[in-house]
Amino acid sequence: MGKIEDAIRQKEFKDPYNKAVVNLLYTHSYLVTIQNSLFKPYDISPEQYNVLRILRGQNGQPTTVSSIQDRMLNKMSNASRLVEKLKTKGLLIREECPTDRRQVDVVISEKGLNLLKELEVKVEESNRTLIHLNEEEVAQLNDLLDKMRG
Amino acid sequence: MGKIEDAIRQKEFKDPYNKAVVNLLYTHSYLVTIQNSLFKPYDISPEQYNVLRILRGQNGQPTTVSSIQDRMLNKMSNASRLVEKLKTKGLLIREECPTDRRQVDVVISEKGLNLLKELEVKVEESNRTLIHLNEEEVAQLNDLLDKMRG
DNA sequence: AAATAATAAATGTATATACAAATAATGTTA
DNA sequence: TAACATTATTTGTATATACATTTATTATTT
Repeated sequence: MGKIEDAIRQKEFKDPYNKAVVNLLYTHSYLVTIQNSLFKPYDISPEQYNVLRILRGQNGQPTTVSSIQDRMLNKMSNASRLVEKLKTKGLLIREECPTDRRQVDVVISEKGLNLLKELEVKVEESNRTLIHLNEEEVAQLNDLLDKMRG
Repeated sequence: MGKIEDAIRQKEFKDPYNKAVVNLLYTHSYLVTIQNSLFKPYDISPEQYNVLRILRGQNGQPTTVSSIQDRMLNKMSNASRLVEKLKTKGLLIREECPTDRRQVDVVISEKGLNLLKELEVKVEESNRTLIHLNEEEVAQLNDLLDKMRG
C-alpha cells in the first residue's frame, strides 16, 4: 500500500492541497529513480534523452538552442550545456546559423536517431508499467494535472 | 489553458501512460519553480526546508542522518551534506551520539524553529493557491498518485 | 581476542538545476 | 552611422541529485 503518509512517515498534512504538493514531489522522485536506472546502461540521462526527442520532432529541420529550451520539460534547465554534452557524444550536430550568427543550428545525428530508436521502446514500455492505473484512471490523472497548473 | 501538449509543444503522445509521465515531470518543474521563488528571500532551499520539517517532527528528540534520509521526499538525496549546510546556518545542532559513535544526533535549533514558523505560513498558503483544483479534485489527485506508485 | 561482517556517515565525482552575468551579433533609433 | 537596445548563447557559481567509495565504529563469528 503506497500511501504517501507511510512513504515519508508523516502522520498528517495541513490540508489536501499541501498533501498534494508533497505527493507530487515524492512521486517525481519515484519516477526519476526508475528512469535513471533505465537510462544508465545507455550512458545518457533522462534530460539528454528529452533533448534528443525534441530534436527528432523537428524532422531534420535545424533547431536553435532557445527553441530547445522552450520545449524542455524543465524550463529552467540549461539547454546550452546539454547540447554540448550530446555533441561530445556525437548524438547531434551543432553549427553556426548562416543567417544569424548569434544562433546555433542543432540537428540530431544518425547515431542519435539510432540510440533514440533503441531506447524509446524500453522507455515507453517502462512508462506503461510504472503507472499502476487503468486507462480511465490515467486519463483522469492527466486531466487533473493539466487543470491544477491553471 | 494549461494542457501539457501546448506547454511543451508536442502534438501527441504514444499513449496516456507516456503522457502522464511527461505530465508529472512537467508539473514537478512548475511546482519547484514556484517553491524556489518563495524560498529565495529566506536563503534556504526547498530541500533544506524539508529537512527542518522532518527535524521538528521529532519534537526535540535527536534524529540520526540516516533517519532523515529515510523520511526525505527524495530518497537519493544526500542528507549528510544538507545537514552540514543547515548547521553552518545555525538552523540545527549536530553532535556525536553518545551511545553509538558512528551515529550523529541532529536536533533543530531555536533559530531553525523560528525560521520554520515564519516560512511555513507562506508555504502552506502558496501550496493552496498553486493548485487550481477544488477539494474533491485534489483528493482525487492524491488518491491517483498514491495508487499509481503501486 | 582476532578476524570478519555490518552499519553510519562522510567524501568524491559526474550530472543537472537555478539564476546572474558576460559575450557577441543583430536591430533600431537619433 | 554612431549609440543604444534587444536577442541568442555561453559562462560562472551555488545547490542538489545520483551513485560509488572510503572511513570509522560497532556487532558477530571463529
